[in-house]
Amino acid sequence: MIEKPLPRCFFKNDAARVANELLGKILVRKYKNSVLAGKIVETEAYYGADDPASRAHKSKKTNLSKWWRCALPGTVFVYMVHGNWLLNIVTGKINGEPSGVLIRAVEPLKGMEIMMKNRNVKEIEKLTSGPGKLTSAFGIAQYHTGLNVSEQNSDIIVIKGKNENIKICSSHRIGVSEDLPQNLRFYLANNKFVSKKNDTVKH
DNA sequence: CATATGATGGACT
DNA sequence: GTCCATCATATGG
Repeated sequence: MIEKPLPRCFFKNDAARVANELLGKILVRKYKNSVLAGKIVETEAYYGADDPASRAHKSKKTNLSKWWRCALPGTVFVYMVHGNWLLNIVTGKINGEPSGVLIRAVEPLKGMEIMMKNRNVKEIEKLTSGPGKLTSAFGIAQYHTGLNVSEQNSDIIVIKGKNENIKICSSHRIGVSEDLPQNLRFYLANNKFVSKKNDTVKH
């Protein structure tokens, strides 16, 4: 039996706040007759029309921003970049513009054998230590767009983690050519599944 | 149809 | 650290 997912209101706040609060939570993927699970250890916040790094920035002539504005908090969207699927969750609107959280890395908890098969690697620290790696390990692809992680019957949900003291670090976002001035990447200190550890700023 | 572009990953020095 | 294969999109001919 799988635990109840986090409620939709958890995702209704500002992306940076949700990105912080998601650290230590558990990403659960119902995969065929198995369950894959991982602790979220690295996230990034993204905004809409005014965020130059966002796929929904006003300079991009995509219909993503239109779709995004209509999506409920907790809705999954999966985007292809550099041949990798990236997992995102819709969060609250700021001044009418959408925001979202990118899940960049998780720590494998359950179903490691299946993840190793999906990724074709044996080293556990290489399974999910990056945004493209975790989607591959969890078998997540674009057809999951539109699911909601706060709905019990969804194939991808997020549940609360165990109570533990976590130390959160932040930095600039990774791999973007034009970032916003604030730190919008958040990750757990001293966790080997975090993809990169440069520009560390401890809280 | 051709080509450019990334919220990347992996191989290599 | 550097180099490049990757592939869904977007855009131009």
